[in-house]
Amino acid sequence: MSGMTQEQGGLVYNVFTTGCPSRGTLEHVTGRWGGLTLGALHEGPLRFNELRRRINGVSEKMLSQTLSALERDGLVHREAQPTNPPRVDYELTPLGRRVTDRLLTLIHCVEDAMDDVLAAREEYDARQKS
Amino acid sequence: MSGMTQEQGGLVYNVFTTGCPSRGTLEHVTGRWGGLTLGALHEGPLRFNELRRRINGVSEKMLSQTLSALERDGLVHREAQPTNPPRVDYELTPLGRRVTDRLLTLIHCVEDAMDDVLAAREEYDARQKS
DNA sequence: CTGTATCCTTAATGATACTG
DNA sequence: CAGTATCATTAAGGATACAG
Repeated sequence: MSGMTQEQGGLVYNVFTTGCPSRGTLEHVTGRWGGLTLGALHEGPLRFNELRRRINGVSEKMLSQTLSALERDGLVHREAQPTNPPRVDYELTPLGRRVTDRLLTLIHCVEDAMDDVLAAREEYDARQKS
Repeated sequence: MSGMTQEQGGLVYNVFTTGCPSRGTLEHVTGRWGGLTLGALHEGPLRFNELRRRINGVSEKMLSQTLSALERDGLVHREAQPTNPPRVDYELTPLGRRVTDRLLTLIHCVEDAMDDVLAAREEYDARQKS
């Protein structure tokens, strides 16, 4: 398979290589809506429309698409009750929780850095004008 | 400013809110090329074309665009020698290193999970067929 | 070598309407 | 409620040429 190397009997995945499947999964996790979806589910299971309200700005279509990708990758579990009206709960799998923990650490790091980031932007923009 | 709350005298940024500037920075960090660029620079300073060769698949245009955004956010420092031919080195700032450390932890977590992810996909696809 | 500018193509997203 | 389908729009990306 492309983008992977063999090493001591185990397959080694490398996101830096085109064609490595890990690149796609990383994109699902860090994509515009993927990350926010995982973050929202970190606090506990949520229904479809609960998620929509939490993730400010996501459309039905994108949320549906995002959830499918995450479910297919084994990061999110989908539990559908066969009731009427239907009720569907989404929750993180153990694997999803591991990934999301790391993702949230990154997110919080970025949020904490924003004062510095905004200051850097002002300086950069000022330098460009001159 | 939109997307931020005030709390005990400090500004609180929240990527889950539309309009919060942290959302943009997170996208620079986790975007298709931003993450790979930061990851490549983690090992040390690199020149423009060295970066291009490292980041398999990136075009001149996207790399240039990505580097500008990261520089503006204060995550990457650009050092241009006024020689001919020109030589430009890019390296992480201390802030960029903090963010990149978290990002690489996430990336490695995803890479390590890929065997499970691929297995989950097969199961998902099999379930869809039936 | 290190980019910028342009054009063009494709992929992502959003709005809307509709189904079970 | 929980989606899917369709269409229109927009944004991202790639190829190429060229400038400093």
